[in-house]
Amino acid sequence: MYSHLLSHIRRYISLSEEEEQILVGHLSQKTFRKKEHILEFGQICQAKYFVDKGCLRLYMVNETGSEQTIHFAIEHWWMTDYFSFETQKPTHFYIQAVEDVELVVLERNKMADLFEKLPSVERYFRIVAERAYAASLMRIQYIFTLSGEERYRFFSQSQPDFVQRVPQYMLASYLGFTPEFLSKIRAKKI
Amino acid sequence: MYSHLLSHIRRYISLSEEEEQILVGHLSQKTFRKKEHILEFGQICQAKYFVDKGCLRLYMVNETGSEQTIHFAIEHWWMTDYFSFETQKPTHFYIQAVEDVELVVLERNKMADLFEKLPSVERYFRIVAERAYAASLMRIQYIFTLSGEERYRFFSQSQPDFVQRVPQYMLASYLGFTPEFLSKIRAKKI
DNA sequence: CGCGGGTTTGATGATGCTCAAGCCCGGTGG
DNA sequence: CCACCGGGCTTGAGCATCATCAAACCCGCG
Repeated sequence: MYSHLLSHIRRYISLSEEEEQILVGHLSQKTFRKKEHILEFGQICQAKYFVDKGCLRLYMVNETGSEQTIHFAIEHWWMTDYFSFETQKPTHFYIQAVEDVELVVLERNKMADLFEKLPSVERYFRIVAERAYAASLMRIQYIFTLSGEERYRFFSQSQPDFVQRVPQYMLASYLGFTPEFLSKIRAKKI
Repeated sequence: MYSHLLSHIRRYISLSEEEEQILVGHLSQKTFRKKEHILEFGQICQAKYFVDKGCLRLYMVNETGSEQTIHFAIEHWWMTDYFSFETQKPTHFYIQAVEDVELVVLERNKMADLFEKLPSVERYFRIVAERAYAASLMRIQYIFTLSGEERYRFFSQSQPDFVQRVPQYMLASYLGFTPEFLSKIRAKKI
């Protein structure tokens, strides 16, 4: 049931059988259909979501009305709007199911109690956040040192299966260029 | 002595007088002169650094031999290479003093004991990491939706004092363009 | 006082955007 | 089962943004 999450957690901390039960008691599950929204602009983010199956994306709509995909979360990644979650202010983002998804949900109002009982789970989330931050800095690195085309080739080489899973317009905006440009890159590939 | 750090910590968690003493017992201080390196390529990062006074930058050298500034840390920001720190693998980065700096140092080998004694300090670092991650995603957002010139104007408006403190070539690479281009933007301003 | 790192300025050209038109294909209703 | 949407993808022309290279300049520091 929660086996993927538990094995992910075991990579960073160790919990006894009973502790795992306590943890599981603080979790719940949800599913969403493709294109459904988990979080919408103006709402206050109340949970962290662990992707058990499927794919989520975090995006925002800019002044010109076009969608900017900021982040994807596939299996075994956490997704939330950390800013809204932490400050309890309305979010500027949308979180949407790219495919049908099965999520493990940790509600904010259960977090304090969970961390009280299991401080090592807070360590797990500290490490997850630090790694996500490190990955994000690497991404900025790639954005600045590689051209759009290089970025696409690098990304599709390191995630060959993933580039097939998402619509081109989402991938293009995630990589920082237009769908038209991605189309031209792919055409050249021949 | 550690007053800036302590008041920063108090924004997120509360510690008793004695707990603050325990915390301080796990910290140390270091100063570096402008242009000195705190961390260099190939080393393994062994500490987190809190900037008490001055300015640090995290940068890397890309294949063409030019420096890419990835991040700055000014007063009351933490700086480390989270990836090297966490995995204990050699870093790809450099951390350098942009100005003379006074740092508060938390050594990795004192961290486990500290978090054992004061779990709420681990909460503080979780929140710091989550906020840093959120800020990093916002930065990616700006990189993609604003042009280079817009990015500079936005940044210098939100950090008017800071843009004066760092050499232009560092700021340019932080913002994702060349020093020549920054020079031209500034010339236009008249 | 001269050296050298950093900045300025200008010419040229690549990268990737915008806009517009056409196409492809999967889903929906008749 | 077919017709017809309509969203997403493709293709092309023209253009804005910004990089590259080179030369001159400025100024703080030894």
